[in-house]
Amino acid sequence: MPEGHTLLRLANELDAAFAGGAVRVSSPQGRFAADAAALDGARLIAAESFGKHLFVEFAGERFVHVHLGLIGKFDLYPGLPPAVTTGAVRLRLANDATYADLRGATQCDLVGAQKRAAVIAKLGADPLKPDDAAWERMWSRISRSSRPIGDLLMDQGIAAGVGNVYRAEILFRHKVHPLRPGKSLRRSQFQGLWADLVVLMEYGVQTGRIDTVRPEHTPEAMGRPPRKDDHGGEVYVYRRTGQECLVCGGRVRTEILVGRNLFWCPRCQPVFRSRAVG
DNA sequence: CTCACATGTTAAG
DNA sequence: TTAACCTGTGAGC
Repeated sequence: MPEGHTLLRLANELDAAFAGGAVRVSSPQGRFAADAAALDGARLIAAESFGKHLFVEFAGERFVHVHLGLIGKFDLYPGLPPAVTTGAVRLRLANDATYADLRGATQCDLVGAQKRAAVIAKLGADPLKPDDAAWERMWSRISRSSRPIGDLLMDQGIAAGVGNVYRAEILFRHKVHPLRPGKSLRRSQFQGLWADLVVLMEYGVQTGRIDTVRPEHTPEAMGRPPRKDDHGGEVYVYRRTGQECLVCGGRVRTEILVGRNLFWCPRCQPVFRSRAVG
């Protein structure tokens, strides 16, 4: 689940459920037990996300820094926590109306304002936090880099919050081959791509899903059988290796780049062409 | 039941 | 470049 939209959505949910009141903090699994005890009963000030990082602020400039990694989850449930906890719950927040369980996160640390600021300072432009200066810094790096655009988009120091699904889908929607060097893109083209990414991710915040297929390209509209997505949303190429492209009918390809799977349609996303064609 | 794999990142070699 | 980590799920035997 965890790309930037998931974390902003999560921050919003935690904020709505807990901000402004005292919160019971515990660590049923034990790995966060000492810090949880120190925070137990403190007032929760706010929850905020930056890229894929989440900071839950408690009174006294204390922040719980959470990174979900690949498999982490932080789910909210109505009511009181169950008497018997199933699974490994690293961190649990609770009040009388709601509880939230954190499992499988790669990071769950109690930090101060300085550490928080240091983490945020390392992040690139965030599609969910519009900032012209940050955008220019990002473009400056991309437009001068020989690295593949697929690699650059996943570099959190350049573009924060973009993950493998949005990477694959935004490149498809803009007919850009993932292995094209950053410097081969034109400014206007990347501006269009980014603006579209902002829209897609804001939509993801609202829905909690990643849907990227335009109405005119849905399987129904194209007269194709419906396809099952095992990750909740309707997408063009992500994890569709070997399947027919919804737009041109070509076969979706995959290849590993910097340890992550790329997905693209070789017909819609040729290497040597910089302009989208419908 | 066991195994591979996953929307991620870091550290070691 | 590879392994390691955290957990859950789905495929295959």
